[in-house]
Amino acid sequence: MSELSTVYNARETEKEIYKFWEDNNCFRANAKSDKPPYSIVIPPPNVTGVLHMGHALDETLQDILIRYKRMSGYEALWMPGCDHAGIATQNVVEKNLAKENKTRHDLGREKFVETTWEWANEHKDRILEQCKLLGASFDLSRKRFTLDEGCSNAVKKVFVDLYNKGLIYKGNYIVNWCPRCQSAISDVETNYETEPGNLWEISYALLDEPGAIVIATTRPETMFGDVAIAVNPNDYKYKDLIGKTCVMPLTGRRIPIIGDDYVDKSFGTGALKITPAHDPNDFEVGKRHNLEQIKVIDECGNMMVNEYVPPQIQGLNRVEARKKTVEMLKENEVLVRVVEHTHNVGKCQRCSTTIEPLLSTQWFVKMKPLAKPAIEAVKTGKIKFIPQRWEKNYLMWMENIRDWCISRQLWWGHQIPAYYHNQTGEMVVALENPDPNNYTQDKDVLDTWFSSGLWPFETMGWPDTNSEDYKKFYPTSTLVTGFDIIFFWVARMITMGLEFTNQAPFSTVYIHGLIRDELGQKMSKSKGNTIDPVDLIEKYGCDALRFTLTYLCTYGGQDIKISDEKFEFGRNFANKIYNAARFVLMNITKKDLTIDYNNLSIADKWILNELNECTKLVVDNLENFRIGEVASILYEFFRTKYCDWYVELSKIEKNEAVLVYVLDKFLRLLHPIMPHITEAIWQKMPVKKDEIGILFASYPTFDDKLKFNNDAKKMETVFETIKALRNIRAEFNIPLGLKIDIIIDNNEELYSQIIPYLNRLAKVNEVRFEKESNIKKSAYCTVNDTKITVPLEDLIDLDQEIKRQTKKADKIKLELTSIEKRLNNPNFTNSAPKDVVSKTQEKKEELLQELQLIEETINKLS
RNA sequence: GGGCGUUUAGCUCAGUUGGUAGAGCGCCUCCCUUACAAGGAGGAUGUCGGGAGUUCGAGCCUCUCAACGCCCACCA
Repeated sequence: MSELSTVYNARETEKEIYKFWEDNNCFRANAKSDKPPYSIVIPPPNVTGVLHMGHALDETLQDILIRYKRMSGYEALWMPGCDHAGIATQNVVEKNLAKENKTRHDLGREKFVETTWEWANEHKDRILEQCKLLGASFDLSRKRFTLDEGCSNAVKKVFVDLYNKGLIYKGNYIVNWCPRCQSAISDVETNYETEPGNLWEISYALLDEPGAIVIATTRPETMFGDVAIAVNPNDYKYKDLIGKTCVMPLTGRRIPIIGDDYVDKSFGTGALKITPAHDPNDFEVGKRHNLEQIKVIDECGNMMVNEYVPPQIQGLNRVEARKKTVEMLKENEVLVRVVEHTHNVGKCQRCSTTIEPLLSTQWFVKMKPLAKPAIEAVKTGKIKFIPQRWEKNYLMWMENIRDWCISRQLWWGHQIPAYYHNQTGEMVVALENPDPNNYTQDKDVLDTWFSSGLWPFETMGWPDTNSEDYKKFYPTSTLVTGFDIIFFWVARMITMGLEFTNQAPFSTVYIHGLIRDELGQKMSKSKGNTIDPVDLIEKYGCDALRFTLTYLCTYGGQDIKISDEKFEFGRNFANKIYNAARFVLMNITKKDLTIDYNNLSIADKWILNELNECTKLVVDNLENFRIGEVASILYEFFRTKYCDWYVELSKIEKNEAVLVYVLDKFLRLLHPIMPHITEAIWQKMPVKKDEIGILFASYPTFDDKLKFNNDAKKMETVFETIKALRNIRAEFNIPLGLKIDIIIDNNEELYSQIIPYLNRLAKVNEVRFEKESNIKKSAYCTVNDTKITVPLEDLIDLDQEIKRQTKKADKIKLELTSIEKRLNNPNFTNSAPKDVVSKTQEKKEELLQELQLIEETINKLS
C-alpha cells in the first residue's frame, strides 16, 4: 500500500501477495495434521484449455470455500490438475502435423504419442499458471494429470476389475461415429441440431405381383443397407403386405416386409426401411427379427465398395452419395416425392461434424447395476446437490441410463488393457501384458471421462488406500462445477467412487450457473463474444473480478450475464476498502489497541453490534453456499455501515481500538472473496498476529459480548435524525456553509449525547431543547416520537414546507389505513401469530404519533 | 414428446419458514467537506408477466395461460 496514491494499484499488490503466499508454501496441505479435513478436487481443465470466464467463476467459488474452511480450523486441501482431453488434444497435435502436411499415420502410433506428450508437457502447466492469476490457493505440490502414472494405474485397475465383474464388455453395436475424429463417441458427446432436410419417399416394388410399398427416409443413401421394410402390424393399409417380399430399387435385392410396433403409422408413409447397421432403432428392430446387418458406409463417411452398393455410388462420400442416389432414384422413377422436413441431426461435440450411426465393435460399461447405488446415494441424501433441483435432473438421467461406450479409436489416452494372442486371438484383460512377445494390446484408448470419473480418489493415492492423502482427504467434501457436466463427470464420479471406494466421493455438489455475454448468449470464440478473464484481471484486478463474479452468483445458480463494465463494481469496492484502510491506519496513534468494553460510545456499540450481525449472516450463508449473498452482505456492511457512518463518526470522536478491531474482522470475513487486498492490508494492521498471513487467521464467528441491540437502536435514531436534517438542507437548498439551529421537543437524554455528531454531520449550530417552539418560519422533521424544528427565517418557503409535510402525512395515512384495516379484522387478530399482531399494533401507535406531530406542524404553518 | 428454469425500478438482477418491495448501474439536484470523484449527501422511479384460487394477509403457496431460455429423448 503506497502512502501516496489515492488509487489502489491492484495488480502490483496482487502479484506481490500471491508471491508471498507461494514463497511461504501457504497452500500446501498437511496430511498429518490433527485438524479436521476439508478437500476439494478441481474439475481438471483440459490440457488444451486456455483460461476462460467459466474457469474464473468455478475456481473463484472453490477458492472461497477452501479459504473459508482453512480459516475456520480445517486442514484444507484443494487438489489441482489437468485432464489429458483425448480427442481435443489429439486434434491439436494433428492440426500441427497438418501444417507440415503430415498425418499421425506418417509418424506412427509410438512417435505420435511421444509428440503429443511433448505438447502436453509444454502446455500442462499453462492453465494452472493462469489460475494463479485468479488467486487460487490450490496445492500445486500435489498437482496431477489424468494420464500420469498414478492415474494410469488407477484406470487399469478399474477397467480390469469392472471387466472381471462383468460390468465391462466388448460388443458390436451401433455407435455414434465421428468421421472426422475417426472415433466412436458416447451419447453425451453427441449434440443434436435442428436442420432443414428432406423426407424422400421411395417406392419399393412388390415381388411377383403388381403394386409397391412406399417408404420415407431422411437418409436415402443408407437404403443399400436395408434388410427389410417394416410396417405397423395394426396398420390396415399395410397389414396384408407383412410376410411378402419387395425389391429394392437400383440394386434389385429382395427384402422382406415385416411388422413391428416400433413403426409409427402416422409418420411419413407409415412404412419404414430397416437399416440395422446405420440406425440405432433399426438395429433393435433388426435384432428382434433376426435380420442381417449390412454396413454400407465406412468409418470415413464414404460409401463402401461391396456388392450391396451400386458401382456408381461406391466410394463416394456420404453427401455425394445421397445426391447420386436421389438422382438415380429419379431416373428409375421410384422417387415418389420429396417433402421438406426439419429434423435433428447428431453432431460431434468436439468438431461439430455430422455423426454417422455405425455398426462397430466397441467396449461398453454396463451402467444399470453401477447406477443403482449412485441413485440411492442421492436419494438418501448422502450426496446433496445445491441447488437441490439438480437432483431431479441427475436422477432422471441415471434412472434411464444406457450403457456407456468407452472405447475411442484414438492414440492419445489410456490404452485399453486388453491383450490379444497373436495367433489364436484369445483375449486377456489384465493390468499387464501377459507375454509381450505373443500378445498385442487393444488399439483403442478409453474415453477421457473414464479417467476423470476416478479423479477424486485417483488423485488421493488410490488404489493405495493406505496412502496418507487418501486416508486424510478422501472422500472429498464439496464438488464445485457447472451444470453442463453433471452427466459427463459428476454422475460418473459418483458411480465409480461408490463402486471402488464404497464411499460417495463428495458429500455436496455445488452447481453454479454458466457465464454468458450481455445478451445471455454462451461465450464462444466463433461468436467473438468472449471476455478474457486475464484482460479483466489486468484492467480491474483479480480481487475485483472475484468480487464481482461472486456478487453476481445467486443461490439459485442462475446463469450470469457479464460485460466488461460490470467489473468496475468490484474495482470500485477494492478502491474503497483500500482508502478506508489507509485512512484508519493513518489515524492510529495508540500502541494498546485492546477494546475497553466499559468505555464504549453508542456508536462503538452500534458498529460492534452490526459487525456481529454481519458475521453471523456471512457464516450462515457460507455454510449454505449462498455465496453471492455473502458478497452483498459484506459490501453493504462495509460501505454503508463502516465507511459512511462509523468512520465518519470517528472523525469527531474516535475509538481507535474499535476502528481497528472492526476493520480486522471485516478483512477476515472478506478474505475468501478478495484474498489479495485483505492480505495486503492485514499485513499492515497494528493487531497481534499469530499467523503468517490473514489466510490462516481465524474466521470470525458470532460473539455474545458484541451484542448491543439497545444501543444499536438508539444509534439508528441518531442516523434517522441526521438524514432528516440533511434532507431539509437539500430540499431548501441551504448552503453547507450556513449552519442551522435546531429545536428538539423530546428525548433530551439521547440527543444531548450526540450534539457533536449533529454539528458535524448535519452542520447544526445550536441545539435547544424546548417542548414548544413558536418560530413559525421553520422546517420540521419527526423521528419516532421526537419533533425537530429547524428555524429558517427567509430561507423557507412556507408553502413548500406545507406541501412537504402534507406529502409525508399522506404517506403515513395510507399506511395507517392498511394497518387499521388489518387490526380491525377479527380474523387477523385471532389467527395471525401474536407477535405479528403486537408488532402491527406498535407500528400503528408509532405512525399515529408521527402523524399527530406532522399534523400539528401543518396546522401551525397554515 | 418429457422435464426444468426465467418473467420484480430505464438496464442487470436480489428478495432464506407468506406480514404489502431492495441493490448495483443509469437518471435528477448539490458537494473537489484533507481516506476515497473508482467519492460523498439528497432525490425520482415498480397495478412484482396475465388470470383465478387458498389465506385475515400472496412477489413468495396452488392451478391456469403467455413469452423467452435450457436440458433430456431422437419418429424414419
